[in-house]
Amino acid sequence: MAAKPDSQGDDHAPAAGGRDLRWDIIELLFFAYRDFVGDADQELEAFGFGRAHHRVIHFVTRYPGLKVADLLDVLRITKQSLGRVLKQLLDEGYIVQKTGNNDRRQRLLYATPKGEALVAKLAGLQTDRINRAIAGIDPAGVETVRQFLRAMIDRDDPDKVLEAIFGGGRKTRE
Amino acid sequence: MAAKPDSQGDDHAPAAGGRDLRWDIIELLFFAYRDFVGDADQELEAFGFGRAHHRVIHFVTRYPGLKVADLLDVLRITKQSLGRVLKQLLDEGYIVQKTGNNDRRQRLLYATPKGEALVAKLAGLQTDRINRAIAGIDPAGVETVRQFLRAMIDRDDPDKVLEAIFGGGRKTRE
DNA sequence: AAGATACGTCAATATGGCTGACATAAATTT
DNA sequence: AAATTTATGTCAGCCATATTGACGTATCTT
Repeated sequence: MAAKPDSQGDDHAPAAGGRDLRWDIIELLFFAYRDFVGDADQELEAFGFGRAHHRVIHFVTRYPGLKVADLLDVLRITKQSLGRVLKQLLDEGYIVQKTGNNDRRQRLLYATPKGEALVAKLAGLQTDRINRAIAGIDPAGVETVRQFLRAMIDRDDPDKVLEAIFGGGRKTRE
Repeated sequence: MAAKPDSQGDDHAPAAGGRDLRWDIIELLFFAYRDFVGDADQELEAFGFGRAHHRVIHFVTRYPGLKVADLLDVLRITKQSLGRVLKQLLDEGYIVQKTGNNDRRQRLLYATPKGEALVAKLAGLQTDRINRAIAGIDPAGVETVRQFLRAMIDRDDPDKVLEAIFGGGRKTRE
C-alpha cells in the first residue's frame, strides 16, 4: 500500500529546507489539466488533428486577425513547429490568411466557419466540465477561482492575447 | 487590432446552439498551466530530463511503492513510453525498484534521496508560484480553489493516486 | 497443468517539439 | 537609393515522447 499523504501536512517528502510544499495543489493541477485537455483529445482524433491543431485554431478563432508572430508568442513554440500545423489547418480550410492592411508583410489569421464550428464543439466539451466543476460554487467563489488562475500566469512579458485577457492594464509597449 | 472579448459576454464566437461557453476559464487554464509547468522545464534541462521524467519521478517520490501499472494509469501513457523514461531514471540513480513482497512479479518503485531532492526542488518552484497566486486569497477562498480543481477531475475510474488524493471515498474495487 | 497477470523489450511509426540556414517581400533607416 | 531590419515561409535534419503490435519470462491463480 502506498503512503497516503494528507492534504496539508508534509509527511514524508524531502521538503528541501523544511518549507511547506503545496503538493496537493500541484497534483490537483496536474490531474485537472490532464482531464480537461483529455476531453478535446478524443474529438480531435476524429478530425485527424492533435493538441497542437486545437491550440492554434482555438486562438485564431477567439482572436481574429492574430498575426503569425502573435501566435508564436502565445503558444511558445518555434516558427517551424507552428508551420506544419498551421499549413494543415490552412490546406483543410479551417483557417484563412489575409494580408495586413498597414503592413503587407503580415499574414493575419482568421478562422473559417468550419474552423469556428470545430472550436465551438471542443470548447463546449470543456465548458461542460467547467460547469460541472463550479456547480457547487457560488459566484463569489467562481470569481476567486478566476483570480487564482489569473495570478498563476506570468505577466512580466504578456503576449497579445494575454494583454487582451488582462484588459490591457499593463501595456509594456506600443 | 484583434478583437478583445470581455470575460463574460460571448461577442463573436460561434457558440454552437447559442450556449454560453466558458472562454475565459478555458484560456486561463491554458495559460496558468503553461506557466506552471514552465517553471520546472527550465530546471529539468540542466539535468537532461524532460517533462516525462518529471512526472514519473514526482509520483514515485510522492507515492513510494507505486507499481509500474499504477504509474501507467496515472500518466495515461503506454508501457513502452514509460519504459525508456523509467529506465533512464533507474540507470541514473533517481529511482530504485524492489520486488513486491506479496507478489514477486511486481516492481515497486521508490525514489532515492537524489530523486527526492530533484522533486523537492521542482515542487519548490511550483509552490512559489502557487503561493504568489494565493497571496491575496483567504483560507476559505483557497479551499474553494481546491474544490474547483478536485471537481475538474474525472472520478469514474480513479487510479491509485487519485484514490489516495480523494481519501478513498469511492473504492470501485479491492 | 493451464491460464492470467506484471513486467520488459523489440520493431516500426507518428506527432510535435527543436536548431540552423536560407529566401522573399515589404517596411524602415540611413 | 541603398542598406538594414522585420515578418513570414521553407528546407533539412534531429530529438523527445507518444503510439500499436508482438513476443518472452517470471510468477500468481485456478
